Amino acid sequence: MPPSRATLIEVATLAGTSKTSVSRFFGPERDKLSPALCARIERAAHTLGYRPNLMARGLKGGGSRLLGMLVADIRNPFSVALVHGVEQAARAQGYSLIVCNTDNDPVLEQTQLATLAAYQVEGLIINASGQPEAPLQALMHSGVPLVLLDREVNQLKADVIGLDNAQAIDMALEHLVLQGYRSVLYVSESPTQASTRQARLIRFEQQARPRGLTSRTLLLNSLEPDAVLPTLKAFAQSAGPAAVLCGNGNVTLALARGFQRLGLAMGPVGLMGIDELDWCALIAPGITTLAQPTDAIGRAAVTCLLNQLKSTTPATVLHRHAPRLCPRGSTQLSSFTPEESNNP
Amino acid sequence: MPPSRATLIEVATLAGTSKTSVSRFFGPERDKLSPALCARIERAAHTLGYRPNLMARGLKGGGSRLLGMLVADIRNPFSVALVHGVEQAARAQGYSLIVCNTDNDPVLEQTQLATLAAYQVEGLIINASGQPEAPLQALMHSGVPLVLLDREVNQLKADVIGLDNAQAIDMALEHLVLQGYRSVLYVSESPTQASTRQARLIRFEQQARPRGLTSRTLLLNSLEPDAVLPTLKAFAQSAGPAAVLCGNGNVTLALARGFQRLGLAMGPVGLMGIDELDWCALIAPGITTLAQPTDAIGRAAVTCLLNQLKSTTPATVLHRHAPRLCPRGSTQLSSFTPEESNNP
DNA sequence: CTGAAAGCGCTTACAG
DNA sequence: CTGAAAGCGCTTACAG
Repeated sequence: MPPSRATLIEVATLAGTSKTSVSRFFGPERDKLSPALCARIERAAHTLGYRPNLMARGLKGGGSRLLGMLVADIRNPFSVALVHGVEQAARAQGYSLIVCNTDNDPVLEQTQLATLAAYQVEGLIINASGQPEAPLQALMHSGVPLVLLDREVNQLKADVIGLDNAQAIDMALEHLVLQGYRSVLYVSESPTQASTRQARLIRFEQQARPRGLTSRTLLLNSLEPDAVLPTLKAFAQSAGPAAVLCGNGNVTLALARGFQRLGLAMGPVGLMGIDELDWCALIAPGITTLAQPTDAIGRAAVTCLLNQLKSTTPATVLHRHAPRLCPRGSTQLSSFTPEESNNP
Repeated sequence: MPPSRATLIEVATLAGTSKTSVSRFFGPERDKLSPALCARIERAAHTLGYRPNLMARGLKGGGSRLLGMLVADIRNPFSVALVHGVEQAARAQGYSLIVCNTDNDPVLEQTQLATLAAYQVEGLIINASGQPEAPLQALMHSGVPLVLLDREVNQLKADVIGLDNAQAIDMALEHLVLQGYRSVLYVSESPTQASTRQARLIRFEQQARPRGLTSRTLLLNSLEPDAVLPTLKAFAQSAGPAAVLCGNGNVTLALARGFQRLGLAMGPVGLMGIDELDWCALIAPGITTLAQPTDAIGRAAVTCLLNQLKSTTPATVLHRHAPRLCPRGSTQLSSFTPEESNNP
């Protein structure tokens, strides 16, 4: 009993009908078939183990039922969480997902984009690693629906779905002020290529002072612990209660290492990060984070894309999602330590 | 300038030649074309921004150039690392990868398998979540090359690529003995569905006693910290230097939480895990692990698959890979703590 | 409700 | 070295 290799014709023959009817049976026009015919086709298809060849269907107007997703760094838990959300939402709508990783390499990104296009994906969800304006512009121009995930691309007039970065920074600052910190060091990876990093950095620089905070900024070219040590050391000795705010999960990891290297106690020197990770609740006394609603963001991206595809009664899609504060011991000045503060 | 939408015919027309020649230009028979013709086609294709439609090629004998990968749990860093290795290797060979996640759900697994088949993948790399014998048997029977990754499937006579589980357990036990531990608690998720878990568990039960260790075993149905607390508490009070060995990364996380809840010091009570994670070096005094060579495993899987596809001079492929020991403070009985013991 | 026919974009014998 | 033709497995007007 061959599984997927039976063909439309074989089913038609066995069922004593035409290709057309069998095709209809597996498409949206099944209701135009008489119950009797349906039953015959059903049986024939079943005994043959027939499954439509989606590549053939895609070729002839039926649509490939494929969505493409480009991910900047698949080994980043945040990206994986997005992939997971997108994949679930896509499947729920009858689409499959082909995911291409670019390892943050703009050259590879171009290649992967071309590959995705070559497979005739019906839509694209792009978490850009560089600024692939030209290829994306070309794709849009050729009619491929497209949404940007988490990161914008210069000049590209497309929907962007992701965290509300301004709100995230505001929430972080507010939390730190409330906890009694008076000076904040913001640490970010190099913001050159990633719009998200820029947005957070800029907002930080705008908002820190108005809230009465002394602010400093550290831009990292490397995530090696050594890269943060000098600045962190100096900062920890600065006057007044001081806290470090990390621009994303990678940075939080680098700084947790830094704290450890220097033997700094978290809390007395505050530590807070954007992105929630497995181990943030684990490292004593728990690292305070801003969790991103990755599933919601992924779902929104798919909805947004499908809106473009169907172009009927576009559902409203939330573009800027609010983070969720997970307060823990690392932003408590007092030495009181909860036994294990998980999420609130 | 439409990017991918130009067709073979348009290129042929512009170049003043036939479809056949253009097709040859983009296939393996390019050398059968005169330099002059090549040049013309090259130019035409370039100005049109032509890229072959891979779905059409796949339809007609050319091969889809697609590999399918089924992953049991895409949010598990270990699985992601495998995906990463597989994707790289596939790309290096000119294949693209379509990844389907099953979230450890055997029902979803069947669906995803069907989807993969429907897209005419040329080969399948399966990290099974259940025991999808029947569908896999059918696929193999219908000629789709297939390799199993990390986990076996009952009765299925296919190549399995993954960790050398016996060696891993042996290495762990040897390390623990050397460090002076005398009794070991092995903790595993429920081994019912996953061959890997079974293999490790069985090996542990065989090898612990011969090495002079008192052994105990704990099977987890839940990864909630509460699930481990009673056993862990009792075990920690047992006579003689005692260590916990975790069957995979999830379990290591659960136990690290358990240690924290109970206020147990790592080292005096040993903790060791299979699978290396970001934070293992971070949690003081560092958790000793056995790192899996995920890239090598991924590459091996692709090589193995492609061997089947090409069936020419099959390269030798390593099926059982050795882990790498990352010794840290969590398996040091003496209270001496290195400042941050990363990998050796 | 059902089917014959044309065609999607490509590849591959088969001739020249 | 080059091309005309048939066909991959499907869908979709167009007729009946």
